[in-house]
Amino acid sequence: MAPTRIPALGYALLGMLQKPSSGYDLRKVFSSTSMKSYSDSPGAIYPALHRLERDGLIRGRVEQRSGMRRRQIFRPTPKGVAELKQWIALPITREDVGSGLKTIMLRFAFSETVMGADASVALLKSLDSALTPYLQHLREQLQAMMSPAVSTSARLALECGIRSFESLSEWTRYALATYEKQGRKTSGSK
Amino acid sequence: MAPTRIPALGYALLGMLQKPSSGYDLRKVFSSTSMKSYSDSPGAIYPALHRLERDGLIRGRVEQRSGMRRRQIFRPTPKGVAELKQWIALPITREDVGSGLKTIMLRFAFSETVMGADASVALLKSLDSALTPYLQHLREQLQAMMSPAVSTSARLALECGIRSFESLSEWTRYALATYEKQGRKTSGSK
DNA sequence: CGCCCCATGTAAGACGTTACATGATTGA
DNA sequence: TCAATCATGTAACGTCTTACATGGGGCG
Repeated sequence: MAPTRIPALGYALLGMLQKPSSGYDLRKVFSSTSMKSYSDSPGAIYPALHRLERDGLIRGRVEQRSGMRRRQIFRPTPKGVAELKQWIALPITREDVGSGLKTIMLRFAFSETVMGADASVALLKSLDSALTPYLQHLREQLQAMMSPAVSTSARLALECGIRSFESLSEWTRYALATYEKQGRKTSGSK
Repeated sequence: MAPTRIPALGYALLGMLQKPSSGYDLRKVFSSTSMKSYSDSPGAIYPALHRLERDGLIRGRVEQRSGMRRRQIFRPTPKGVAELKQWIALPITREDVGSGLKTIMLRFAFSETVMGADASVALLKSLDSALTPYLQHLREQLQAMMSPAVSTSARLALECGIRSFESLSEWTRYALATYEKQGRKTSGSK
């Protein structure tokens, strides 16, 4: 109910609950897949789930089958789904790109199941437009670092960042092409 | 003096203080360069500096030139330099790679000025060895995601990660080649 | 019976975010 | 003189980390 701002972990949980799960299930996903960047510790997960429930974004139901330990299965409420959609569809800014791709990729990963392929395509385009000026900014910085006063390793580190964003830019084109191919085969919805 | 664990921001500050600066200087660097991922807010920087000073890793001197506002210039103590070196030289593990390149690249960026080119090369090799098994792990996950039950966007998101690490792997080779070229021209120290 | 995995929780402490506060100096 | 920038700080708040705690159930 409270309009508290939701941290990244909250959205990650909300998104994963598209498939109803217990806190323990979610922890396992975080610790076993490439989502290790999110905490799999109970001290983070369980309070986060309770906050989401308090805010009316998810609801938990205790499951008590015989021969089964007590577990609480959470699933998103309509309000939770709406919040998730709104978060996914946010336009991507230069700042988002600078302060970590993790969140952006999480939004993209969820986009298709939550909102459909059109939203995924829109996100890709939004990302691509944010990427171009950011890359230019990085290249300008590199120019400024070409002085011999700057160590080779510092310059190389920046070059690493540039390459990584160039690779990301290529990926967006690849991803868009993938959707285009798919769109021709299935319905070109809307 | 206290053996408190130092957060990433602390090391970032410690490293930048290779060039003695005030808190305000550091804030400007964080807000104007590609290090925006670190907080440029006074509520983060100043307490962090005071913690480092309390632990004896840096020392501040108040500068009071006429026609100048009062500013406090910090510089690392020998103990601070030792701590920084130790942090930079830590071997890179699979876990480090999984939980964000940011820290690793920061260590690399500092490595040359703090410890010399040999340390930079060692870091690159360490990174490369950690990268190979991690990439394999990601590729295995991709195989598992090839089922049609998984959305295209989720799969593409993982592919993005894989590509980014492949690009990183290429960069390590490029960086090593750069140092090799440099080594032939200058002293091949050690 | 003892041990390990399932499953959930809590408490203490550290850190970052946001917002506010203070003063001195430069420039219009 | 008024505004903007320089430069430092502090207080409240929320969240994450680390560590500990609890209990049921399967298994040897």
